[in-house]
Amino acid sequence: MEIKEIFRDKGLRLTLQRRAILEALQGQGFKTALELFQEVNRLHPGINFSTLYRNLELFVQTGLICRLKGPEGALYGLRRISKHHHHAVCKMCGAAYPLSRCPLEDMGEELQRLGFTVTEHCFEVYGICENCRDHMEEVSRC
Amino acid sequence: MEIKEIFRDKGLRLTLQRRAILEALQGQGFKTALELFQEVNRLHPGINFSTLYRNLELFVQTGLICRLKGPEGALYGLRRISKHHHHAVCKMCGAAYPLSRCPLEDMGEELQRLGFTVTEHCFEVYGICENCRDHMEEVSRC
DNA sequence: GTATCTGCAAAGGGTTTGCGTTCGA
DNA sequence: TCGAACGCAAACCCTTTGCAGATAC
Repeated sequence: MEIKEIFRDKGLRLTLQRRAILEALQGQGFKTALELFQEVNRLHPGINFSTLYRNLELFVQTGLICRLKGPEGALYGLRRISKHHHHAVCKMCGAAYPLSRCPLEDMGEELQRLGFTVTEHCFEVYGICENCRDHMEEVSRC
Repeated sequence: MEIKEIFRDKGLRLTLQRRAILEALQGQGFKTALELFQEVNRLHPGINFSTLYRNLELFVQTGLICRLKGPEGALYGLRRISKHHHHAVCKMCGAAYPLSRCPLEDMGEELQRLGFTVTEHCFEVYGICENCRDHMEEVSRC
């Protein structure tokens, strides 16, 4: 079990709540804290928002999940790729497609010319994925 | 007067409060709502947060200013370039340097291959500008 | 004169924190 | 056993809203 080992290595406890949160994060979709709260509580009623937020923060720090700042708030999803990357996120189903390049790769020269030292950056793309677009067309045919 | 005309064209009134907010936005720095609130009230005591937020929203819609979602919250600054662009923002002084390219220009092919239709995107770079870095070095010499 | 805009006060959404209790290792 | 993690409640920050009065045009 990989998760179990990650937790043990860091001296973290694998509680019922943490299992439930990780379970709710399965799948390729990115979800809001509210969606995760509802999903987690469907599986294990009684889990608190504070527990959810504390653990999401922990999982981000641990590198288990990614947090995106979408147009309508934070989104959380499993981190499947260990190297630095960005996402194209579907606004309908939450699916996140990793992008192959980081825009900073191409902007080093321009930023250097400006004398600008980068400490942080964000790049995310939002829209409609192929599946959802096809489904929309089906619906609109009715 | 350019502003006056823009306002007249849209049927908007050029109130004392709006003048003060636009005045506080002068300069190349991007500022938080709180910083603008303080600046505006230094110039004209009594201006309310609701007035500030309502007008910032209005100015964004009108295209007079840009709103960025920085790591520590929203930032507002004059929109000097009418075409679509992104910024490198200094975390110390707020100065925003427009970047010459939009990363989406290079990603069209990849996104098309995914069948992904883009509706929104964000790209911002944060760090330290040349001036502030030089100043930091001075300070650290003491 | 009148629709637009303001200040006020209150509510809203999303997230965080302190504290006493519970539970995993 | 005992410190890490939990639930609860309350606070927090930033932003938005409804309304009655003020003001630009």
